[in-house]
Amino acid sequence: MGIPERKEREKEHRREEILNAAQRVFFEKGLQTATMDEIAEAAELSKGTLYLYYKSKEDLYLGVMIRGMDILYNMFTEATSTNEPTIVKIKNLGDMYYRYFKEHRSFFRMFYFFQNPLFHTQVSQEMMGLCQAGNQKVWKLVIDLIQRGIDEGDIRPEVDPAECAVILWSNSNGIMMRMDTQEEYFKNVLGVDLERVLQKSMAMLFQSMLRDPA
Amino acid sequence: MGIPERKEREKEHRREEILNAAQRVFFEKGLQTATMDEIAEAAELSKGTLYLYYKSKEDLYLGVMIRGMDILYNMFTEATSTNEPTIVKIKNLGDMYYRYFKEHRSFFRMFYFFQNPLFHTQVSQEMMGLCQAGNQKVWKLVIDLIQRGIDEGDIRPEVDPAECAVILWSNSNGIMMRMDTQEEYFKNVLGVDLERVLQKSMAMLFQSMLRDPA
DNA sequence: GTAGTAACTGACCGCAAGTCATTTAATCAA
DNA sequence: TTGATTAAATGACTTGCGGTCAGTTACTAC
Repeated sequence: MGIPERKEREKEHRREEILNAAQRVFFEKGLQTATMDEIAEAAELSKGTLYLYYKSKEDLYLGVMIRGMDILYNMFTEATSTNEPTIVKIKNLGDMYYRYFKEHRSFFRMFYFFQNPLFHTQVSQEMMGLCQAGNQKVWKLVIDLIQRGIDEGDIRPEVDPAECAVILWSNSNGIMMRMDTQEEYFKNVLGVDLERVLQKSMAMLFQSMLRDPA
Repeated sequence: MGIPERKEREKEHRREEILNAAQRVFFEKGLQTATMDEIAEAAELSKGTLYLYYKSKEDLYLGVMIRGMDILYNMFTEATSTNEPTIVKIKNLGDMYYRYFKEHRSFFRMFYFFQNPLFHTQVSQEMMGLCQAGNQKVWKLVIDLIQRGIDEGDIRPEVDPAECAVILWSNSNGIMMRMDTQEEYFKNVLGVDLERVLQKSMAMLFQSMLRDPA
């Protein structure tokens, strides 16, 4: 009985094709400006068909965003599978997030919307669950690594690894969001180079977490 | 000839009344969900009239947001007009921003949208200019205070005041945004109390900036 | 009282999200 | 092979909202 299996595969394939089309359109136009008709045309399907696979435009958007989360997770995994000391790996994570910001800007921007409280109301429970799962995987990776840094004695033992992860992430994310939207403004009006700010602030935070100043 | 002056006052008054109505509706519904018809009804005017005073829904939104900036600026001014030492005032600014977050949550949320890069394209040049002016006033206040802290010798002289301001702001803003949307999630899944995280991270950053550990 | 002007109105337009009756294609049973 | 059944896909249609503008009302000046 290979037919139901084949059908299942084809359905999955179509879901992916729709996501490919959506990704192209969303990257070019953003959530607000992109239209379902455009995505349908890019997918060479009718608009109605899109709704057989995704409940709403926002769900489709989250589907693309989850791809972005997976890419980030894979980059983080790569950054931490070297033979370097744990403390260096933690530093690598920070650098890798910045690389993600530079190389996958469109995905990075999608994370904005996830932070908008009103966005959440327009999204299905299922997609929301998938997002949180993807999110959690990344957090766990970072927190576990910091815990290891504590166990190995490089990081001060009174540091809470989850709190530490949140601090590092909030700081770098906050600065990168500014880079994305207002880099020129900060340069011209305040005379601030945000890339330097990112480096400095991360160094300051690392400093406070390390046992020995290095 | 008091008639043109009176007309001008009435026009200004109407602008304010429209803003009052828009504020009520935007606070309740958010930018996306609120409709111009709702705002018109709240203002007891027809929809067309709104467009005689504001160019678009987004412009009206920014008009409300500027009120929020003014409130923040006044709170910051208040926090820095005490007789305490400069270094304490800087700390007060951080506390005041958190108070703003707690007491003026709806205004705080409006700042989100300003960070959305695609939002900017839908907004008139005039409003944008007003926003940047309001924004700049706040930055100037913070940066000047940090400069004073350097001059008085409490803050390490190699610190760049503008960079320092950006770091403090990015960090606290990033954490408060998380508080706003995902406080429960962080508590339950990661076991992290974001209020503690805010306090700790600010303490860490202050520490790195001070000449003497205090 | 009337001409002229500024303020205001709401029916209307265009566009886009989402729906659903209908059509098309694939599978199966006889 | 063919007719019945089910699944997949379609696109015309509904609904709702941002924005417009021809027409109305209210006020001012002469």
